[in-house]
Amino acid sequence: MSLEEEIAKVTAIAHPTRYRIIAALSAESLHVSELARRLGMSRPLLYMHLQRLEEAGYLSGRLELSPEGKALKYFEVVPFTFTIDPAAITAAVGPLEAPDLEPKKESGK
Amino acid sequence: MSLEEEIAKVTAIAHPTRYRIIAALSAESLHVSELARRLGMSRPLLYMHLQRLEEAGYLSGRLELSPEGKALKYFEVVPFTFTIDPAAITAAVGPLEAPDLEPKKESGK
DNA sequence: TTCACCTGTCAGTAAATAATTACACATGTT
DNA sequence: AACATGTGTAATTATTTACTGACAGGTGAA
Repeated sequence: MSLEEEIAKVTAIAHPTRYRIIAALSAESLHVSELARRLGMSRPLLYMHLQRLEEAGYLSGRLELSPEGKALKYFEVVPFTFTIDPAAITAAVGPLEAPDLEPKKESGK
Repeated sequence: MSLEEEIAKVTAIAHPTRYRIIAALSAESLHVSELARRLGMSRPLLYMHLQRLEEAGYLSGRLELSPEGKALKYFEVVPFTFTIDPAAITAAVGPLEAPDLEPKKESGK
C-alpha cells in the first residue's frame, strides 16, 4: 500500500462525526435519513461523510426498496482493522530518497 | 480515552509530512535543521508539524549543546502503537445518547 | 391534491490547516 | 566584521475541509 493510500485511509476515518457514524452503523445497518436523525445532523453533511467513508472502503451502501415501495439507502460497516506504529509508518513511507549529502564546505556540524 | 483525545491522536498523525517525519526519526534522532534538510522543507513548516506530533505524544524534543557549543534541538520518536477497527471506534465514541424516539404521528417507516 | 416521508446534488460560506516569508537573536569560524 | 549555521516566533496567505440552505425529484397515504 502506497503512502498516499495509507494517508487517505487514515484521514478518512480521523473525524469525530465519522467515528460516530462507524460506531452507529456497527450496531445496526441504517438508512441515511434515519442515521441523520440519530446523529442530529443535516443529510447533505451526512452524505459528505458517508461518501468519504465509502470511498475509503469503510462502508458499503445499497439502495433497497422498503415493503411500501420506498427507496431507502442503507449503509453498513465493512469489517476492517489496521495498526499504526512506527514500523507501519516506516513501511508506508518507504525508503526515503538519498539527499545528496555533499560536504558543502566544512560546516560547523 | 475520550473521543476527542482519540481523534486528536489520529488526526495528528494523519498527514504525509508527519508520516515522513516519524519514519525519518524512527531510523535516527535528528535536530530540526538537519531534518528539514533531509525532508526538503522549510524549518517553520517543519516546526509546525513537529509541535503537532509532540503535543500528541508521538515525539519528544530536547535541546542539547553540541561539542562546539551550539544548541541543537533533537527530536526522537516515543514508541507507540494502536489499532483502529470498529470495536475500538465504538469504544471511543461511547454510548450514543438516546434520541427521544417519539412516534411523531405514524411515519411511513 | 396535499402531506409526510425518502434520495440526491449544487452553490455558497465558514472554519480549520498548511505553508510561506520575514524577522530577532545566539555561537563559532574566517 | 562578515559569514555560515542554528533556534524560535509572528504575520500573512493559500488551500483544504466542513458545513448550511435551497433545490429537484420520487413514493404512498389521507
